[in-house]
Amino acid sequence: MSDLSKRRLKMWIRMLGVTRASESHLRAFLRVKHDTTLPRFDVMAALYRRRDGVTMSELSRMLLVSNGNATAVVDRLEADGLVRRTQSDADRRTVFVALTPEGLAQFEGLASDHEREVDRVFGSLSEADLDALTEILKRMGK
Amino acid sequence: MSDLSKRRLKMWIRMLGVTRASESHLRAFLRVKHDTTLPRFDVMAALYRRRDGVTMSELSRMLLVSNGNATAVVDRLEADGLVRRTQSDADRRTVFVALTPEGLAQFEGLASDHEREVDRVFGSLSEADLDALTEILKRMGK
DNA sequence: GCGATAAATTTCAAGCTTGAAATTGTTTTC
DNA sequence: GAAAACAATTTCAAGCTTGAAATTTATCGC
Repeated sequence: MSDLSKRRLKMWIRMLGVTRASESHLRAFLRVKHDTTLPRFDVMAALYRRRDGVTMSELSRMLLVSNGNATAVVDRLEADGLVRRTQSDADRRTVFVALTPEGLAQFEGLASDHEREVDRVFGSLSEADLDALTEILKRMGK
Repeated sequence: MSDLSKRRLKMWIRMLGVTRASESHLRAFLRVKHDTTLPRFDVMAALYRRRDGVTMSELSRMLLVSNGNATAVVDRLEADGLVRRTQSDADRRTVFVALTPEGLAQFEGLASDHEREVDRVFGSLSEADLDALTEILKRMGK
C-alpha cells in the first residue's frame, strides 16, 4: 500500500471522528433544548429550504438517505402535525411533502438556535480555514 | 446572525454531505464485496488495532458510540465466532473483547481491500490537500 | 389500446443507535 | 464493616436506517 493511500485512510478516519463527535453534540443539543432529533431536524430543514414542497424522492436525495427512511421520518412528523403530504394531480404516484404552519413556526424557533450552536462547535475555524476547507470539500464531493 | 456563523453552518452542511456520501459508498462496498457492514468493520478495526483486547467501555469510547450499541454489535460478532468476550479477573464488572483467529483472518482480508477503496474515494486529494485538511481537522477535534 | 418497462412510494425484516434504567460489582467514607 | 457513592456492562423501548420486495401509476414501443 502506498504512503499516500495510508494518509488518505488516516484522514478519513479523522474526518469521521470529527463528524461523529459534532453530530453527537448537536443531537444532544436538539434533544435537551428542543426535544427533537437530528433526522427530524434535517427533514424540516430541507422542507424549509423548499417551502413549496418536495416529492419524497427529492427529499431522500437531498438528505442522502434511503426512501424507506424518508417515509418513516415523514410519517412521524405528519403524525405530529408538523408536515403535510399531498398527492400530485399530474402524477398520482408522486407525493408532495411540506411544512404545516405549526411545522414552520417550530422550525423557525429551532433554526437560529441551531445555527448558534453550530457556530459554537466550529468556533475554532477562521475565515481562512473555512476558505481552505470549503475548497477541499467541494473537490471531495465530485 | 453573523456572516461568519453562516459560513460555519454552510461548511458543516457540506462536510456532513461529503461524509454521508462517502460512508454510503463504503457501506455498499462492504456489503457487496465482503458481505459485512460498516459497524461490524469498525468494531473489528478497533480490535485489530488493539490486538490484546479492550474493555467494552474503551470500545464504545474509541468508536464514539453508546455502550448499548457496542454491546449489540459485539453480540452479533460473537455469535458469528469473530470476536470473543473474556471476564476480567481483577474487576469482575469489566469484560475484555478481542478478535478470534477467524476474526483476525477475516479482518486482514478486509482491511487492505478497504484501504484501496478509501484511496479510490478520496483519490482527488493531493499531499498538500491532506496536509491542510489534517491540520484543520486536528483543530476541530478540540 | 396493450404489454412491457420504468418510476414513485410504501412496506418489510433486519440491523443499527440512542439514552435511560437495571444489574452487578467496586470503592469510599464514616 | 455497612452504607453510600460510583463504575462497567447489559437490557430495554423507541426511533433510525438500510436494501429489497411489493404496490401503484405512467410511459414507451408497437
